[in-house]
Amino acid sequence: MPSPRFFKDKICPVRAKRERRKEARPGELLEAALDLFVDKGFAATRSEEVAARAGVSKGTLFLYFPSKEELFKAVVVENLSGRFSEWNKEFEAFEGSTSEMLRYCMRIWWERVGSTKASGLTKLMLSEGRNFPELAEFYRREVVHPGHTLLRRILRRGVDSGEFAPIDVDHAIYAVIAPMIFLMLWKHSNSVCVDSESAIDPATYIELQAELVLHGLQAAHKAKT
Amino acid sequence: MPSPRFFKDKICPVRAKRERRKEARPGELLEAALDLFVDKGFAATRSEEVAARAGVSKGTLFLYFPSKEELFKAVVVENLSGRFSEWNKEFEAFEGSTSEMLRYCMRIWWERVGSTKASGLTKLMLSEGRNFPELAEFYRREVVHPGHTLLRRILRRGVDSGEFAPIDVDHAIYAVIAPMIFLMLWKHSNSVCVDSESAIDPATYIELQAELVLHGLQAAHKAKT
Amino acid sequence: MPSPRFFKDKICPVRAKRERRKEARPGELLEAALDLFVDKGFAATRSEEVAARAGVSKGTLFLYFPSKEELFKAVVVENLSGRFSEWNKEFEAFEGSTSEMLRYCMRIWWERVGSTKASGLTKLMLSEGRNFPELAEFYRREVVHPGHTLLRRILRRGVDSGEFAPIDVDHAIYAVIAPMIFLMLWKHSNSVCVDSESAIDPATYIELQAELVLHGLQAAHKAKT
Amino acid sequence: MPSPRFFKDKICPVRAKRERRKEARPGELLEAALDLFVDKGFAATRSEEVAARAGVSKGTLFLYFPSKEELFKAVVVENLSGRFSEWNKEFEAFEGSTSEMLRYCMRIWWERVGSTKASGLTKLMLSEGRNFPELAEFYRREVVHPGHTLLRRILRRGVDSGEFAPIDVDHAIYAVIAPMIFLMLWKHSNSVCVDSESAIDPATYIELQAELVLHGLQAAHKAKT
DNA sequence: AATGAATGAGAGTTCATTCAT
DNA sequence: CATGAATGAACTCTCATTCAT
Repeated sequence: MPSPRFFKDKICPVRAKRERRKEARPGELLEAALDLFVDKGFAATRSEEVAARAGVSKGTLFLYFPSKEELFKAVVVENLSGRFSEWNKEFEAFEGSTSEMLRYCMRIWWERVGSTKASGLTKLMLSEGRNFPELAEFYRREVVHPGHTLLRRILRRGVDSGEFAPIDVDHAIYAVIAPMIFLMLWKHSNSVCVDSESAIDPATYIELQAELVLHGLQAAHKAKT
Repeated sequence: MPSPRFFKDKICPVRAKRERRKEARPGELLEAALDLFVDKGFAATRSEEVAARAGVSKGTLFLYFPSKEELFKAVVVENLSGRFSEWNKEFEAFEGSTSEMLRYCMRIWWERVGSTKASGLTKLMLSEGRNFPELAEFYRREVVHPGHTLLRRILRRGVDSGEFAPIDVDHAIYAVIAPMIFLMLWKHSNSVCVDSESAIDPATYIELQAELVLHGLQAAHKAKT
Repeated sequence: MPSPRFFKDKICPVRAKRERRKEARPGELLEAALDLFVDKGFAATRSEEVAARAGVSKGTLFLYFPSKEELFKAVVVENLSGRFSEWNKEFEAFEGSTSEMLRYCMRIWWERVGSTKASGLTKLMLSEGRNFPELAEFYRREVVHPGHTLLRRILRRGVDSGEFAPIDVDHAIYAVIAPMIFLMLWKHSNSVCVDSESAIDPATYIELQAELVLHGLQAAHKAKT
Repeated sequence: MPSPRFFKDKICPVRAKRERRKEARPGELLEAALDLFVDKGFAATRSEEVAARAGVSKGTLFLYFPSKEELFKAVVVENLSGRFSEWNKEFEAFEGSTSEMLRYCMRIWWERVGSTKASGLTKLMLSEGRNFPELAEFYRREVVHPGHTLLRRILRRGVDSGEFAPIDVDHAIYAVIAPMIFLMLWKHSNSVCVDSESAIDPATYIELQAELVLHGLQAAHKAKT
């Protein structure tokens, strides 16, 4: 007697033990969702699969998150936007030259975000944002905007201190962001635009780009003086 | 959850009824498909919508293309892979230094592909390739591979002529491709990772990156000599 | 540039030459339709395929027959019902014992119908009749009824002449028909209910069944006398 | 042309809304499917209709069976192939002459299969097998082959015991099967090849054919001795 | 709180039939 | 007359979400 979904791609709970701690549920769901969203994209991830990977039933997922979109937002908050206050503090407390600050910023971005699954969320928004305008708007508000604000603050610090040239900060932001976005895409799309293996070493790439940007920011300064 | 459907434009054929345009149809369909695929992605584009935008009914689309996947492949051939033979010839006939050749290559890539809708196909493959393995394979075979081959030929020319350092050509390819891929993503995802408008001027960016790459290729050379 | 149906199962006209005689068209269509209906069934036969096999276009088919159902009816008339008047005459003119007549009847039925493609129409009606009530009704009226009438006449002749027992003619009809229907099914469904090849020789089977039936009709007679 | 759809009964679920009947569902669906497949054939039965007759929605059907074809296979297993093991045992335990065994075999075949809806599946395969090769292959493997094997065993028993002539058992099988197939078609196609009602009494027909077959099997024996 | 059976709108694809040429 | 491009209703199957248990 065939039970439901007997013949389909097996979706079976991962957690064997009954050790489900109630409080841990949302976290487990968020983790499962992150994995799957990053792996398959938003539209292509089935909510049942998220639930199964978290070791709960479909119904439970909707108990904690009212919809797939809200689940996604929660994943974004958990992995990206929720961490800005910590980062902001870190940079407010930073002592040292703004050049070091920027270098440090790019380096730890790679360590804490770029090299983790969380960076897949950015790739996901780039890919599917158009099809889910509400998510795109949320992401812009909660991630893009705070991120830009943080960077803008750093750059302005450098300009104000005379370390950087008096550039248009809003434009300069992209010189910093571009290589990071590129790296993420590289990481999450290997199979499509790469023929041979490992043509880029991310850490080296980041250092290089940091130098390049700083060179630019300072060169501009010197040129003007 | 409001499905992607929710936001879609209303679907209504544009043209008069039962107009016979056998010659023109495939082209019109391919154009409509390109527009929609680039705008919404492969999965989120409904075939009926493609048909409607081309001014025909759902059935007519399947008269010309046996499936959505084949339609996509045809779009790729029409806009990307079908043009490699022309490009290859152009570069075989190129006279001048390899540096000029590479600079020219990046420049016209932006003019003829990067700045057009066709570049959206690359973004699409980066986004959805994992969910449509057959399309990904097709794209790799028909676009990525020929593209890499063309670039590899150019780089090798420079190495052989002594103009470039004797670098690992297969790796160097990515130094050229990376900024182009980034630009495309930039272009097709404006709304997601950009706060203010047009912070990057593509043409300038390309020139800059070209210089950067050439500098690297030559610097390496000089360092060794 | 893909032309219509380029990728699909090729359906291409059979007749190469331009020797299409206008008057012959309907006949060619009927022949093609008979072939395909018998081979694939009514529902599963595509009208375009019928047209192609007859060497004309889809449109032409509908010029001669207003619908697929009417085409089928025409095929039935051409191959079965239209031939009853001839058969009736033949039997009216028959001289000899009714036993010989019946034997002859079954034998030539096999030769002229059972062993030809036309018998596939009967199998088709048995199979799909329920799904096409109008066709079933037509077939009953035009084929089953005349056939039964002819047989009834023969049987009654035997009863009247005292050659057969005074049986219920209406029931006895089925003793004659049953083996013929079975043979047809045998012929048209080999692949499904037969494991090894050619387990039945139709001609022999018919003779045998004829003897059996006659034996029964006469035995009943003798038993009563 | 009025398509088959035209004649279909209106589709409306019977049961109350959202009733949970996990245990009972598969059985109810199989029964509904059997009814409809037998009534309309495989191709002409719409899955939504099967669901509706079982009192559930379209989606629920696909919760239990992954496709229409798998549903059909399950119906075949449930009603035919799944019962062979029981039948095989019954015949292994049979005590008595092989003649009695064969007579018994044909008789209970009629009682348990021929006279039930299940026999419609055989008619269906005869009709539509060509259009659904995978189903035909399944049916051959799961029903035709085991059935032939069972019969072959019985016949060989008779030959080995000297009760039957040393005939070619593989051919003789068809002498037994033929009348059963005919009866099934008769039953499921009444409206098409029958003018008046109930001209055949199945039980009597089976007994008659059994005698006929046994007569043949034994006569051949005597003739040789 | 948790489950998972049930729902139903919606997607890709087919094909009898129409009708402009 | 003949063509074949075009139509659109119908079909199978999917999956986010609901809700009885």
